[in-house]
Amino acid sequence: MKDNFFDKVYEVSRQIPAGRITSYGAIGKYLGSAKSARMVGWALNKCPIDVPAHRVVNRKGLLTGKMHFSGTSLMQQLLENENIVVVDSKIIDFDSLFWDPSKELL
DNA sequence: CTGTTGACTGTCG
DNA sequence: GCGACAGCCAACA
Repeated sequence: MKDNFFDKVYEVSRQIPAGRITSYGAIGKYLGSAKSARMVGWALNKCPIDVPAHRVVNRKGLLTGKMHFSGTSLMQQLLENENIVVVDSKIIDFDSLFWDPSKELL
């Protein structure tokens, strides 16, 4: 049993409701350390297909991880597919679509 | 084992 | 508002 940061990130990421998004810091904070956002990014760097990493963006609502996807607009396309408005690789109404695991998931 | 890097965030100037 | 520094921990060379 490895309740490490990594596994938590994967679980939370899977529990993100469609049409919603969260930030690395939000997940990191839910895990106990907001500064651990790097670990979240590193965990998603494994990019398991079971984890919708495209729903996880930085605190600015910017798709910083789009570069790690197969293409450059793939991540944006996926978000738009979730009915999320994305312009210039950044999420519109990010504040409204923001999903906080420490509040929503609980 | 040591050092660098990484899909980040918060604080200081 | 923006630039620079620090903190966090794990993986890779």
